[in-house]
Amino acid sequence: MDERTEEKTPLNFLERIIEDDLANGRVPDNTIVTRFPPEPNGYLHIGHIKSICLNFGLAEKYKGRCHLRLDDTNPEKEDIEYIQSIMRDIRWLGFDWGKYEYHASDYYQQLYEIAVRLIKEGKAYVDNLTFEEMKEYRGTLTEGGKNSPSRDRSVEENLRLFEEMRQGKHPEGSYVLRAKIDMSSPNINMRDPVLYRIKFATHPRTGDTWCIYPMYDFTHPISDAIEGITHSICTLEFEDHRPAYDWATSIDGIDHTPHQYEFARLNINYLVMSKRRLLNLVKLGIVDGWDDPRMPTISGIRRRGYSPESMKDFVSRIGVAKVESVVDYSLMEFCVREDLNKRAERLMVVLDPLKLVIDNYPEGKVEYFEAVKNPEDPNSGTHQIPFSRELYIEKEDFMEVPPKGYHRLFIGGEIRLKYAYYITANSVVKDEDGNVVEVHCTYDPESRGGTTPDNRKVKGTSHWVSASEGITIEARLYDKLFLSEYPGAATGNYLDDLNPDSLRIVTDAKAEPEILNAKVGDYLQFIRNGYFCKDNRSEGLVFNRTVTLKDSWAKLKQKMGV
RNA sequence: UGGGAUGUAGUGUAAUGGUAACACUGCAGAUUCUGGUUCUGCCUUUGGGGGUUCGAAUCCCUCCAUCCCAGCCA
Repeated sequence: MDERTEEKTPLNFLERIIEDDLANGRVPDNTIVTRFPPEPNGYLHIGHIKSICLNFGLAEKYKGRCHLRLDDTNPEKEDIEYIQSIMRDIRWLGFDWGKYEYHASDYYQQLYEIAVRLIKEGKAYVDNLTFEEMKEYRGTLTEGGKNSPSRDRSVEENLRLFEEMRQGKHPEGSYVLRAKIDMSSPNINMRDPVLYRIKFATHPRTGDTWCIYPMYDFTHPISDAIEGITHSICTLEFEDHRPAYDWATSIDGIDHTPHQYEFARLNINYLVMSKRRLLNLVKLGIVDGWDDPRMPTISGIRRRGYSPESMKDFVSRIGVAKVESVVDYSLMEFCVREDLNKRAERLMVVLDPLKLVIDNYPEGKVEYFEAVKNPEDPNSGTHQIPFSRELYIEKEDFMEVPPKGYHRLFIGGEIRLKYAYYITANSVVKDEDGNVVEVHCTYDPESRGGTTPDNRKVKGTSHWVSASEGITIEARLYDKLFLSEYPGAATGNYLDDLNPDSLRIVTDAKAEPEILNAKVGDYLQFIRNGYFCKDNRSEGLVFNRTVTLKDSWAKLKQKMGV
């Protein structure tokens, strides 16, 4: 019995590296420091959640810290609105960077001084090749490049030109500062990478102080070094940049050496996750904005009703590795359903109302039934639901000619109205087109509360809303934005795979009065219809469908071809 | 002979020389005042070929496949 049942949760490769570094005294102060470095050129999306959870999660787990660093080195694309949304989204996930808030632009002066030093040491030079010439001199993937004529420019002239660049004496594109590394390197990133370019753009933070801006390969590693980052985690496409990263952190005078590790970014089928494509959806007006509930942005899924806990659970389930992978959308839905099932208050809401009249129930009478807020949570409490002679049920819950396996209401059939009574349908009223607009039924007073003395069973239980007491609400029924597993795979244009029915708006859904207590941020389940939340941008009673319930009847119907 | 990486069920992730497993999906059934939840069961896996070893997903060789890189983007 002395065998300890020590559950070892398997470590991912990054945790192994960290534990190994820690065990071998390779970490200053034994404190790991990570950073989340978004570029404020768009809204954060689900893919970023993986990175956020990784960086903040690792810091939490190993009692280190995680910096938030806005990687703002390209003023042309970046905006203060994005910075604010990024902060809001990280906080929503429950992470806190405390006082460790940085901006790459904080380092512009230091970066500039390092650049000057490199020039003085003959390790950087000002180049005046045009874009085209630059490309030509760079060589190709299979052939090395050749040295720019500017490579031999004197230190004095380099210094003078760089200073003139800084002073704004040269137009954009006329000069750049390049590192003198190796034009014949098989790694293109090492063929004298550009360190600085001229941009006469107003920076969201530094304004017009600068007209030269440092490039990623120069800024990022040095920012990491300045902040004392120990483990700099990024996505796979930066693997090729690691030599450039190591080059920059080895510059004389930089006394801290962070290391870069790469992991596979998160891909999910049926979703597009690139900022370019998301921006496009916003610009073209295909969606309502960055926080449209169909967007895979953090703001979007928050507005859709996803909980941060469910997303963190999702991220922990998909793991971390170096293999390019595509996660099933269904796993995300599973995670949100699992979480919301435990916490959502149940409400009866009829999305597609059909009038139901109980002929033997007294006119004008209203009685109340007690409903549990959440059967999965014994402490959730109850609320009252008004019942009356005229009710609404879902159109789907009644059929004149029921198919095989139909458990719901039909003429002569008996079902339970949840919490209330058993009813039997007797007749229907139709409009001129032959559509059923009203169902007449009788109820069994003995079945009050949903069970009968003779203990007879019914196959179906329907939710319902009192016609006189019910509240009219708007429900926005969201579905996938794209129909294809890999949007654009077939035609090359992801817009070809847009789902025309990604949003169905119902303006006359009927809800029990309890709906009036719903607040933005509450997690709700409309019984048998799915999880919903109050829209955080609308004034009135507007509810967004987060996700449907699993629906095995729909699946069965489809299989039977009904 | 450009460079860099990666190959485990349909999907994702474990197993780090000792019986290939967990979750999701899918399928079947039980329970149920949500056709939800819960529970039970089933399906399917080490890219190919060699080698080392008593024993290989794991070590070696080789082949194959896939992804990333030629922005003054990040």
